[in-house]
Amino acid sequence: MDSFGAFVRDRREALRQTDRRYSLRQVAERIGVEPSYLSKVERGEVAPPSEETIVRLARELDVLPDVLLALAGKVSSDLLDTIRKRPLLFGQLLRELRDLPDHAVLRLVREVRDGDW
Amino acid sequence: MDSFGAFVRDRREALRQTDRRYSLRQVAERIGVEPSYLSKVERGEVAPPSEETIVRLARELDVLPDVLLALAGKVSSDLLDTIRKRPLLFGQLLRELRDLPDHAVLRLVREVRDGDW
DNA sequence: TGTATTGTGTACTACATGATACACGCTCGT
DNA sequence: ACGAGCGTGTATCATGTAGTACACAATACA
Repeated sequence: MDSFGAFVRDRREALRQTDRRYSLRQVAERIGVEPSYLSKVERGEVAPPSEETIVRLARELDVLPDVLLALAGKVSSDLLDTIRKRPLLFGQLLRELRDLPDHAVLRLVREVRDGDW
Repeated sequence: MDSFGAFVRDRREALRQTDRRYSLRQVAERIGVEPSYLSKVERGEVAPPSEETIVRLARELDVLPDVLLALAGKVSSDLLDTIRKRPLLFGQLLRELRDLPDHAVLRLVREVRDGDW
């Protein structure tokens, strides 16, 4: 269940092939955490870090923050804010969409994006 | 900013008009918290309770859990689960809908509910 | 009038989260 | 060969969350 740590380690080591600045220690320093902590995170010995730390890590490893947040099982705080502003409305919507297949939801996304809403 | 506590107190005292079993102490006992704690919650001296306690309180006061959860500024865990299952998809959707007016989102909800999705 | 019940103040607590601090032994490059 | 840099183990901590425990004064009521 620790896809997060494994993903981070893989990605970091991939970058390291061509750039020796991607050692665990140096990455830890650049994102502002202790090396021992990042070590534990990568091995899944501890839970994924906070949202802020995950975002800094994502930037450092040049991956989409959303991807890393998803692997960590976190819902990003801007989405939470979006829901909190209109909880009943978005609650209703999400429960309606919960059981629909991806393609149906995607169709909706495109419709909204392209349409004259 | 404590609409939660105020709402709970108002609702409880309304029920109490016709049923003396809605004293703070008795409600506290039925939902399984200390009276002093419920007192602090109602007066906004402390933050709203956990989701579980909020739901028990909602049942006791016969209001929709979603309403109380919304007043507490909490996003209910079943919605979080829904997003967590397909984070990129729902993330994209919510960001698309974030700035649309209520009626547009509602139209979407109805379209999905009534349509042949 | 007294006792049963009520709401509240003060003090404390258990547990989770998100880390830090530092020592240790290994390994890689010069 | 040896020192710089590496990853990791152990111990510890600060803050937040979600409450409990209990005494107390006011009130209601029979």
